[in-house]
Amino acid sequence: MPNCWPRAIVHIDGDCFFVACEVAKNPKLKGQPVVVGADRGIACAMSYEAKALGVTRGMPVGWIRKICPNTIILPEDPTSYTLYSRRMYEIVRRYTPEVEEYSIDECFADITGMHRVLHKPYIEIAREIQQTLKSELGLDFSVGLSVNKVLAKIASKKQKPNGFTVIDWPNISDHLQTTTIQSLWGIGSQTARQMFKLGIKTAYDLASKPPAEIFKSFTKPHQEIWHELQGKFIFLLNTKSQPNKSSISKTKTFGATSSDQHFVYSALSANIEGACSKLRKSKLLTGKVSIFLKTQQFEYSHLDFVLPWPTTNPKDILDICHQRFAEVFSKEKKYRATGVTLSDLKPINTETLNLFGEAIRKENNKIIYRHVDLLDHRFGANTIFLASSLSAIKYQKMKDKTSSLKNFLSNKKRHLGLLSLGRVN
DNA sequence: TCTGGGGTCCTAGGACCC
DNA sequence: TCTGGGGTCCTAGGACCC
Repeated sequence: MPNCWPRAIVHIDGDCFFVACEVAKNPKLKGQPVVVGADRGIACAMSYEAKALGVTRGMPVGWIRKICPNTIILPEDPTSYTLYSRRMYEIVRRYTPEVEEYSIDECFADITGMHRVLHKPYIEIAREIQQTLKSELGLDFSVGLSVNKVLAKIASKKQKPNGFTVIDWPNISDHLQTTTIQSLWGIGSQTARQMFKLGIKTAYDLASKPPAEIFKSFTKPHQEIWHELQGKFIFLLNTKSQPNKSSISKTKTFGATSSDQHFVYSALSANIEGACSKLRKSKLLTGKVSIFLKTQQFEYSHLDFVLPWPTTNPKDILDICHQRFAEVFSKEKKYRATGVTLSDLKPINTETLNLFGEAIRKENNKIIYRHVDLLDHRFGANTIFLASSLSAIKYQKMKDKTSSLKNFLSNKKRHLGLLSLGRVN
């Protein structure tokens, strides 16, 4: 008998993860149409009951309220989801050290060879992982077992929720025939359209193309998918528990569009402060900044710049934004969102100091921000912020109050006096 | 009439993911 | 009814160098 398992890769995928966490926290929600995303204004997760009523991912909450008024719409609770997520990884790691934390609700596990260690076949190991997750976390996971990541991902999608699917050598092609091309991991709408034109409608159609045609028509990512559909193991697992980040971003959509330069700038300022706070939490410095404004029509204007020195201080970034804001802002336009992405990140201890005077100034700022972070940790985000972020933060607090009185009442956050650390632009 | 040929590094932007 | 937020990777093309 040929070796059916050159590799044994498990894909584990939380079913409606955010909603499942909410139900685990509050069992009364079980069996009800529940949507998470009240704070973002769109559905980012929904229960099967809500799906059955026609709620889809990305649907605006206003719309959901209209078409299915009985739906329970909750704000996100990232802290809880992260805790459940960590417990999920911890459980999976009991079965193998080779675990890739792919996203908050998904992971890959390479259990190759573990049948000898655990004295049971791969299928039983995968089943046991699923059962342990269910019994210890109270959450459903769909599990797929196959010989590489692409096929394991296809497997876990086959039956949901609480599915368990094995794709081993002999039945690869059967499964590919019932997998549409647009549902393949790594094939988006653009590529799916291109493949349709070539007569490729299923994963099986793609896998059946001769290599010469694949190399002529497609670039590396799709060639690799093609190889994996043949059963080859191409995509390695990234098993670092804390992968190095290459960027940190923060964006926020306003409640209503605005042409007010002060308001738009202050929204940007608040995002920059938020991104810098994340930066300090990760003990990183940024060297490059990219900001954008997004208009009502979803057009973007970008401004990118390199910082004179690596920093975690929002003021260093805002000084440049303030000088150059006119390059991206137009009074004629209405804006709906701003955002910032920090890149060229390096660990904080490799900071090189420029001039002696500069070093001293930065030391002072470090002390200030150490205390800002402590206060934020104690009293919640935005306890202290730059005066330039004031309008946006005031606006956000007002929106929070009016959108959910209940939330507001339960919000016992103490607001301290504002500390002005910069100019009001 | 014809304007080398590489290599490397960087960046903008597209595509995709959850 | 009206469209979120946070990421990664790849490619093409320009700049620069020998």
